Amino acid sequence: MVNIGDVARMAGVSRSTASYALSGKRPTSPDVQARVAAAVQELGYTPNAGARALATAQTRVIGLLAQFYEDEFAPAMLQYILAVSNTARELGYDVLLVTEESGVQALRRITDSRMVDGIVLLNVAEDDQRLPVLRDAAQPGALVGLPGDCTGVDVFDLSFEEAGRLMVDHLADLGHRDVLLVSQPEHVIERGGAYVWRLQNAAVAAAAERGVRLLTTFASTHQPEVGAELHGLLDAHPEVTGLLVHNEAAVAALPSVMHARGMEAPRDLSVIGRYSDEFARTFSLPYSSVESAADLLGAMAVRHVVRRIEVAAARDEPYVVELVAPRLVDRGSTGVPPHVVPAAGA
Amino acid sequence: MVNIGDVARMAGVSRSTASYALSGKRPTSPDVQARVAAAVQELGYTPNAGARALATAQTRVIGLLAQFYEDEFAPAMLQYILAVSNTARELGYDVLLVTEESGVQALRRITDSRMVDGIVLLNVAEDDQRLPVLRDAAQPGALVGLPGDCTGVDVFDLSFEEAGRLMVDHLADLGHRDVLLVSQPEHVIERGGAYVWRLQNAAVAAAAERGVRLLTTFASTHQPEVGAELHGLLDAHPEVTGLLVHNEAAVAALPSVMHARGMEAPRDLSVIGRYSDEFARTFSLPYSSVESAADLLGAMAVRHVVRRIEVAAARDEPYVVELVAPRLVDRGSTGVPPHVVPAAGA
DNA sequence: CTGAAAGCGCTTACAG
DNA sequence: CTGAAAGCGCTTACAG
Repeated sequence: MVNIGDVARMAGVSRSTASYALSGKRPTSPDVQARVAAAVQELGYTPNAGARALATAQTRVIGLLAQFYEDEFAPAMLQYILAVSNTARELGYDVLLVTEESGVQALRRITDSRMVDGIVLLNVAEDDQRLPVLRDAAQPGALVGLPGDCTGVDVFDLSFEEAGRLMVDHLADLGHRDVLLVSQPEHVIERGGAYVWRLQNAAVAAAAERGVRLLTTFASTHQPEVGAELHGLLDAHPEVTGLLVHNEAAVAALPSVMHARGMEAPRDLSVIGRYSDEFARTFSLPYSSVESAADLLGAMAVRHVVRRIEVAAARDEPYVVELVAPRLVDRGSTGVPPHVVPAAGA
Repeated sequence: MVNIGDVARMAGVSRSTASYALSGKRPTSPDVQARVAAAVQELGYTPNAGARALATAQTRVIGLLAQFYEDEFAPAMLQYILAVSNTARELGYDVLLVTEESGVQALRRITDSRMVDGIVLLNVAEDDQRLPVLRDAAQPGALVGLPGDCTGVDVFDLSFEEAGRLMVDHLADLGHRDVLLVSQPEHVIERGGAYVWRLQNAAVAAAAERGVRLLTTFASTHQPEVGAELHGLLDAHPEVTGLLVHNEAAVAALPSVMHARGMEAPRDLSVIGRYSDEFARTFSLPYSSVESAADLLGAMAVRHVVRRIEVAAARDEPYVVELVAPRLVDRGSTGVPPHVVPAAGA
């Protein structure tokens, strides 16, 4: 393959001059610049990434660790991945995607071997095992997702607390007094998926303040289980006039379930989901929802990592924890509650 | 950072011996092996990937080019990405993910700079602009998707021809004589999405053979358009007793549409989709379908690329084009047609 | 403004 | 079985 020596020879300059002419890190005469450019063009020269990485200790690659759990909603993850990839490219970085189950070993491997200049972690758990590794790494890291300990990394996440409040307040304002919150499977919580309980706890607190009876429960993330569960819940709680769904699969199943029961939103039930606008458009979801903000969060994480990589002064700036305020996208699926049914218990 | 010189010093051997002890490419005494291993452990040594790549001309990274079009179904792409990523890791490779719109420049960049040892292209178009670049590249490449010209690359795809036949035959066997095929948006075809017309043409041919009247049409990939279009189609063609859907968004919208019309599958309409089992499970889709085989295709592509990378003799083996036979997953959404309605025309 | 040389951290013939 | 040395292709002080 053609290397910088070939370019230098053809341009009639030294290798260092060719290098400087290309990088612009040292002034070069217009004549030299033209000859080097011509040689590059003629020979089809592209710098060898490995050699450059070795010489500069920079790879211009960002490591992206995404974990896919059987019981979580994979397509949602895709939006974060795309946001990270696209933002990285805008900033001149490529993305090394790691989807291994045990992100721990993979993370150590790509940081220790210096394959990447920085790291973005997706789907971060409360007590994420990857965090100690990331803190030890020489490269800066940013998370999408809020762990228990944010030391040594930049953290970005939706404010699930505000999301929980927002959903309850919205229904309370409309006059609902019996509301059901359907969350991700309990197993997600056990694994440390803090966003589930963060939203739920905030919703519970808001409900208490607003005098709303809030039932909380979990649902599966696959059919046919989730459809059956929704039927069971609506059977068991006829008094419920408002439904909050923090579970994409449940949201996807809900239209069928409601149709089967002859129910319409908001006539018979006010519904608010928590999912992305993209998801709603693709999957025909007619419910108002709190937007995931995947694009924004992914972009923020990358920008902060790149800043710490490139701006020497930024290396030692204090780490940030930014919780993005949720936005409710109104699709008209909420309204005043229907005629009140006598509460079945509670 | 600790390098192999540090390891060698601590183990009391030369750098070459340390290297050989680690790689096993030359016999080393058990004593040396133990001392080197201990030093590696003690110092936490990991080889520098850039240096190794420079020395060996191998990066152990595979480039994965995925294109996301506004009018295609992004979650389907995720399954291919995961299949490629997981298979690559099994074989000891990392994945550089490129999601740029113009894959052409990106492909040239990562191949010319030797960032990758091989390439997998997803979502390949009939006249894919990335193919000339890939053929020129020094690295081997595999495609998921069938282009017009398969020269110089290994090609893997679902046999959309057999899929089209299979769908029509299945309904014809049940006695259906009026069938509607809803495909991806026409724009996908214009862009060179050959799978659309490959399935459609085969379906048309099979229908002619079987004496089935097959209407073919396109639908959008987003709401609310696609729902309205389905209603319009079912309004316009009451004679249709079988529906074939080669469009994930349409499939996702169909349960609502059918419920709204008081229709049930297979009672009023026999339905076969073309999507993955994973998609069906996640999105509550009750229709029999021809499986996408994303896992299989992604894995095949990676295995073939890696083989050409690693097995010198494989470099010059003839290129392959493998079309995987489709598999119909029966979810009970097809049956004998209901009482025949007089055909409205055609 | 330009060149000769060292160095990044590996691997691998070449010698013994 | 082991070591000294060259080389992979860059970048960047050091000299002029």
